[in-house]
Amino acid sequence: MGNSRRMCHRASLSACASLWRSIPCPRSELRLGYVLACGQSFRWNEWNPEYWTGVLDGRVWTLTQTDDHVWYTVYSKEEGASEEEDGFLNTTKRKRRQKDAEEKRMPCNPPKVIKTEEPEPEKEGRLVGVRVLRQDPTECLFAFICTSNNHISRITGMIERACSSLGRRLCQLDSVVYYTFPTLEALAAGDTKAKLQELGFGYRAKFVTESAQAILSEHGCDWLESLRLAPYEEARSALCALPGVGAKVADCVCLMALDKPQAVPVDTHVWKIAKRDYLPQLGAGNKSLTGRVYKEIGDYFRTLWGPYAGWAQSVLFCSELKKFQGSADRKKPVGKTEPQT
DNA sequence: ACAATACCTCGTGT
DNA sequence: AACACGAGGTATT
Repeated sequence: MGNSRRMCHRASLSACASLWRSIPCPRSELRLGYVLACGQSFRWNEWNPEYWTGVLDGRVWTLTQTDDHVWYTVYSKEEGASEEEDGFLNTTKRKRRQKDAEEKRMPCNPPKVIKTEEPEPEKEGRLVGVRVLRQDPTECLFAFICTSNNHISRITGMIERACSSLGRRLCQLDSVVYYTFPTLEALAAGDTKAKLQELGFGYRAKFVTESAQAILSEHGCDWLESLRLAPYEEARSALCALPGVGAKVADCVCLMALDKPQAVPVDTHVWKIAKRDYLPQLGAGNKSLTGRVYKEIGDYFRTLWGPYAGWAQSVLFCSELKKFQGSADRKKPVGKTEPQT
């Protein structure tokens, strides 16, 4: 096929300075490692230390940061890659889209938005720089449908395989091939359920395809994005009507894709923390995480932390996850791969 | 409303 | 080497 010049992950600001642009943003406002590798999204990888690469708005990006700037670079699509909808975008629209992507859709909240409150987790002095991503609603919804009764390492693999199988190829950097996240149409296709099952989705394959089909047939392809303008409770209950979407997944999508900073996803980690540190009475009688308890925890954090409770929850979760992963790392034996002769 | 169970899969740990 | 266990839950009884 076409002359595919081999591209590499860019991992140096100084080597090709003209390829990089920056946004003023101190580390105290945003730490890429906390935001991109704490279970909010599953498709960013730190292939080189401090350089994070992922797909955003149909392009491959690498991000890094210095003390007071976030730096980004965008890779061109490889020759011969199908241009799909780009075909009918005129130049103006295309430029606007590019500008929009670069300036407004960086994977962080506008740093100033969140200055108002001083939630408790921030006072503890650790995990400064956790932010909530503003993700694409489709990717966010279907990624989190995959998280139920699952663990992160498997979730990551599932999503990666789904993108390879159902997404559009963008380019290859070193040995890594990048794809877009599958469209609603691709997820709703007739043979998708079987494909996903082969890719190890288990019973979630059914949730994915049926949710995609329900959205397209009952609402339309722009519906998810339109929920950004709906009130929190309305968006939440609408999402909960989809197969495979319960309170927790709905709150994840509300918080991380639909501009609902008051949404507080209560997962096992947050539930554990809530019982241990905030609402010990919930632990008595080993009650399970019922709908009532779920709401009680969310309401408690909302009164404690105000309208950005969801962000504070992300800080909690990130801290718990770091601890969890840290202890797992310590337990992992080092260097037992090859017995020596 | 609440509790109990099954559910795909696949590291780990026993 | 077989087997149980649980992982950022949800749907069904």
